[in-house]
Order: sequence, then C-alpha cells, then structure tokens
Amino acid sequence: MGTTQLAPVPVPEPKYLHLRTVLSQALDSEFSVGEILPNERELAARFGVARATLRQALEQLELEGRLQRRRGVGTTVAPPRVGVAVGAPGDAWPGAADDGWEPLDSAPAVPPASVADTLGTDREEAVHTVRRSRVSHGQPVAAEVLYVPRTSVPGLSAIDAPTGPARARAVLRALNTLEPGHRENAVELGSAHVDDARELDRLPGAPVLIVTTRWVTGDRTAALSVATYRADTCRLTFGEAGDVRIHHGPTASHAS
Amino acid sequence: MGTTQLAPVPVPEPKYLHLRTVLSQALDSEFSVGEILPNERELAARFGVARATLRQALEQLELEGRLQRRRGVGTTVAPPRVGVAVGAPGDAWPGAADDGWEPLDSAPAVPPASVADTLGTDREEAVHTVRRSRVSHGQPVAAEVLYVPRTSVPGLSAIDAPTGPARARAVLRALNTLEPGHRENAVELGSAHVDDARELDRLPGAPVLIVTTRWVTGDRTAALSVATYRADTCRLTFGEAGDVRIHHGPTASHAS
DNA sequence: TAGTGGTCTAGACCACTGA
DNA sequence: CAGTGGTCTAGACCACTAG
Repeated sequence: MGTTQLAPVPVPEPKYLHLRTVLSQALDSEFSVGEILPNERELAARFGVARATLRQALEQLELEGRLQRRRGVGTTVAPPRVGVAVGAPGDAWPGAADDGWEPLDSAPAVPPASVADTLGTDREEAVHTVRRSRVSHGQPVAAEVLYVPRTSVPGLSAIDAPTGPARARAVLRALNTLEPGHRENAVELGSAHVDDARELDRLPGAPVLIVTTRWVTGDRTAALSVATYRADTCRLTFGEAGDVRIHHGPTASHAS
Repeated sequence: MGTTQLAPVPVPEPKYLHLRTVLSQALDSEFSVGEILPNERELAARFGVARATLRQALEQLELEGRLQRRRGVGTTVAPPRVGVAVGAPGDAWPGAADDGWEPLDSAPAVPPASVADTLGTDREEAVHTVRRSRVSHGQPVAAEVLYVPRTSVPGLSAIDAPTGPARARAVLRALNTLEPGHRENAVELGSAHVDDARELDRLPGAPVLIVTTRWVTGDRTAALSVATYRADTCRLTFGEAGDVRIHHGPTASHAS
C-alpha cells in the first residue's frame, strides 16, 4: 500500500470503457431520468469514435441499468432499477393472494428433460404448465412457466376444457390447498428467448435473470417455476422488503 | 391457438441468433466440456459470416454460461454453472466458520455515499471495509467489499497497525460476537470494474451478478456487503442447498 | 417518410498466451 | 514466436417508430 501511484497504466484503457465512464458521469450530472440522449451517430461523431465503439459503451450502460434503448425511438436515461421481491415468506405457494403475478394460460405438456428430472416425473410424462406474467410499476418485468406434476394436484384431472387464464387459476388454487413446504431459489444470467423477449418487450437475446424456484414438500418437488426477469430494469430482493434502494452511485459496483 | 403455423416469419431471425442456435446444438451433440472450439476466424468462414457476427453469437453463448473465451488461448466449452449458496441460514454473520470466503484486507475508509446512507453513517465518516474473495472449485467466483460501521464493533479501535488479512479477520471475529439479526439480499446485473475484473480473472466490463446483503439488528444496518459474482460461471442459490443442479438443457431458458 | 437503433461486413491492429 | 481473442474503423442496409 506504500507504492507510488502515478501512471500505472500498462494497459491503456480501451476506448469504449473510457467512453462508458465519461458517459456515466455525464448521465449523473447533465441528464435527468427519462431524458433522451443525442442519437448514436451524433454521439459517435462528438466523441470522435466509430459508431460501433460508441455502441459498446452504450451496451455497458444499458447492462448496468443506466440507459434504455428502443429502436425507432432513441436512447433514454433509465430510472433506478425497481426492487422486485422474490420468494417472500408470505406466499408459501405460488398464486397466493395478490402477489403481482397474473395467470395467463395453462395446459398439460411434456416439460424439458431437465425439468422432468427435478420433478421426478417420467421424461415423456405431461405435467401441468402454467404461464404467468408479472407486472411492476406498469411495466412487464417477468415471464414465468410453472411446472406442476399431476400427482401434486390429483383432484384436477376433471378440468380439461377451458385452456386459458381460468384453468391457470384452477391449478394455482389447487396448489394452495396443499400443506406448504419450503422454497429453494436459484438465480443465474441468461438471454431472452424469442417468446420471453416479446412478453418482456425486449429484443431476443436481451440479458435476463433466470430465477428457478423449487417448492419442496417432504422430500419431493411439488412444483417448479422458471421465471425470466428483465435484467436491465429489475433488482431482485430476497428475504424481506421489496423496494429498499441500495447503491446506485456514480458507478455500478463499489467505488475504491 | 387455432391459427395456421407454417412460415410465420415476418422477421427473418437475425443471423447471429440463428448462429447461436446452431452452435448451441453443436455444443450439445459434438463437443464435450473443456473441449476447444475452432478459432473465430475459421468458424466465421465456415458459417459464411463476418467475424463480428460470429462473435455476437459467441457472446450470447458465453452470457448463457455455455462457452468460455480466453484471449491468447481460445474458446472452450464451459462446464455447467456451479451452484453457489448465498445467504445460507447457517452464517448469521459474515465470516462464520469455513464459509468459502477468504479475508484479504481491511482498512478504515469513507464508503460511497449510497452505502453511507443505508448504513446510517455520515457521508464523510470512515467505516471498516473488509475485502474478501470467494473461491469455489478452485476458481475465484466472487469479490466482496464489506462495510462495517465503527459503532457495530466498538471494541475494535485498538487495532490499527496490521492492515491486512489479520485485521480483516479481527473485524469479522468482532462481528460474530454480536447478537445476530436477519439478512436482506438483493441481486442485480452489473459489469465488472477493473479491480473486480482482475480479481475474478475476467476482462473489465464482463457481466457480473451484484449481491448486496444487509445485516439488520433491530432497526439499524449493522453491516453491508457488496459482492460481485462471475455471471458466466455462477448460479446463485438462496434458501438452502448449494449445488442442486436444475435446468441446463439445450437452451438457456425454458423450451416450449 | 424521416429518423432511430439493430444488424452486418471486410478489413486492420492490439494484447495476451504458450510453445 | 505464431496464434488466439479483444478492440476499432467506416461504411452499408434493415426494422421499427412516430409524425
């Protein structure tokens, strides 16, 4: 810690990273939320770089939730990420009360092999699949597919006709009559598939946070949910409160 | 629903997304973990696209944790993401037992304003900062900065000299003598800064999962941690088990 | 229709790794 | 040193939005 610190730049920072920093500071000082930036061609010219390089910087800032870009419209300053509660202790089962999820559809279907394996069902066996959508602050933030083995909701076989929201609600209702167990969540980074992207109002390939939740009763998995959250607009909170805002300082991570 | 579904492709899929799918299938069928792919110039030629386009596809696959690229070396098939337990109920305080974190250093420092605000300290007030590193399966997976207000560990002022791992351990030991409260976690997407990147063996700008943890006793924040996890190699698990593997099927999210 | 961001190209050079 | 991925350029065209 007693070393001289003058110009320890053996690696001249890449242009796009420097640009990112410059733009980031400009966002803090000269722009306000929702404001629209100059277009990419002009920004590139203004900074004396190729458009591709400028776009690399913008990509970073979008990844960090500071910018929002929409084709045909422009680049705007994004509001701070919204805190989205995941796995709050209240909803022991999915679909409890008014938890922010809206049931869209439901149908029996054969799940992906990996899902079948964790559910403990046969790989060719159909399970109830429920599609839900989550909206927060007027914006769609997540799309979910919920897999429920038939054995988890035995009384449900009678309902076959009304594929749609009604059926989805029926599955959720049936789940909520069961004895609750505990939940296990996992979060990882992914990219939005075409259908998810459409539902989240993003382009395919956009970064998403994939939350897989396992509802466990005894030693078996009673239900499995795979939810994809918009990574640009969401901060997922676990354990308690849903909208305590931490850390949206000048830069994304900690400052030295 | 009942609509004909033949060639509903009003938007011909971008090349790089199609490429991503093709490569993804190739990874599933023709390559095994750790295997090295042909170099980018050859792949681009083989698929008849520009190198930049090929790289867009590779970026996606890297984002999904399917590939690992290292400059000067090549592109290899990544192993499945490792499950990393975050906020397991066991460690009520950070630094308990052998929790996978290695203390690196500690010093008093003025934290970023946003951190000071959640800690409830003055913006110019110095707090204990502890840097830790987390290793899993021999690879560094996370870098952390832990902020501990002086008032949380009053008996510690005596220790001033030995900046380094010893001091870090002292702060953690002091914390662990306190009455435990509860934890609040939040996860969001970010990009690695220069120092984090170096510690995680990634390039600056690489996508990371930023986990902020608040330790709350009563109504005040006793400690705050900002940890950046490698997004490419990690799957963060909450609540329980640390290495149950779910869903690493042909594609990242759910399949239809 | 004009203007935006998204995709794509064909090249060049650089930084890094390992033999 | 040769070979790899990372950065950067200067263009072109496309898909989309909104007036």
